[in-house]
Amino acid sequence: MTVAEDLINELPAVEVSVTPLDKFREYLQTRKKRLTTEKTIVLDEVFSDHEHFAAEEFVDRLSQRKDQRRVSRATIYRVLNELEDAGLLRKVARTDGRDVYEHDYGYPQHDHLICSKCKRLIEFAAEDISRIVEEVADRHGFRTTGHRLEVYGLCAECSRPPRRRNPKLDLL
Amino acid sequence: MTVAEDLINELPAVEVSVTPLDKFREYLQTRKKRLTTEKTIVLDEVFSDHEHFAAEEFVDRLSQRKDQRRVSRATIYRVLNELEDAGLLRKVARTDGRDVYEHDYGYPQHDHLICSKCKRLIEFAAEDISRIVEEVADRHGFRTTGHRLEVYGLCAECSRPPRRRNPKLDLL
DNA sequence: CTTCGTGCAAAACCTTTGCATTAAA
DNA sequence: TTTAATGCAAAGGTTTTGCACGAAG
Repeated sequence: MTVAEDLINELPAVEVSVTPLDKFREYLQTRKKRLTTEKTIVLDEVFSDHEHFAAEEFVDRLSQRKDQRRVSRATIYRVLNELEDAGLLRKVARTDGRDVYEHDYGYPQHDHLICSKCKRLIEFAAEDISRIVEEVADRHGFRTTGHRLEVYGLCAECSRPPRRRNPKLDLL
Repeated sequence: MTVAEDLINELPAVEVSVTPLDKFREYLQTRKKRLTTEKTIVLDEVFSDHEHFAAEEFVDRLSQRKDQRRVSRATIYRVLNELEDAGLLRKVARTDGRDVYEHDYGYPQHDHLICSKCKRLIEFAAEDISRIVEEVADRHGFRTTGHRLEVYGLCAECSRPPRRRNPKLDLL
């Protein structure tokens, strides 16, 4: 085994130094698309923090600005589509009539528990699910590119009964 | 084992004689809602055949009619929501910006393979998935009411390479 | 310079709603 | 006769698009 192979085997299955920006650049280059200021602003905003978000939240945040970092609604939607295409984002749900995105870079496959009451999204990793999905797909000659599993119900907090003060009342 | 128990074990887990109309009637009565001609027309159309459909398809089909069986767009949407509420329909996906419904009565839990090319929906039953979902939910103190699993990719037909005539060309 | 991207405003869509009218129960 | 339901048209909301202008390669 060479030193290089040895190194590769030691590393976790994540490409350490390739940032979202790097990946986006690569995507853009292969399509003769350009890396503009606006795209950079949206990218920064997307990967600065927000786990889950809807396009309109970015519109609120970015298209109101008075300074040089303003981006229009149309461009936000266009860039978001590009980022999805580039594999940096994916749609995970639809809440209140809006598509909800999440980061899809360097993330292991995972799915969501969606609380019907507080709308919270709880992530969980389930390799078992992916395995079963592949088995089923194989059986149908279906070539998968990915999946989305949404589990509906009430989160722990929202399903906890109120009135913890007087335990006896819980019997009613 | 009694004769009754024996019979139950033989029967499939479906309530045989309760029709969608019966179930809808029951739902309506408990809410002081009315069973109108329009609701009946939509119900008939929904359960006459169509496995998967979007609301707009029904609009095309029902709101164009010149006879007595015409139903307006608004009513179609309202009835569809009622049927979902009543547990007779459920949304299973979103295609081309439209919510896709399917029958949800007497059906065992199942999920879908969705072909990105031809948009076909292929159903599959996977008890394993439901089991894993419950395990995960339990671990998070999450109380589930259901789930939706969409698997994306290409169906057998759409992923079959074209040009079967000249096998040698396939090597290109 | 040439081509791609941005902003704006308007359009497209699906879905919901207010209101006057009609029809169940 | 009381109250819910329908149809219409319009509104609501998100997402997309045509076009003229501006910027990147």
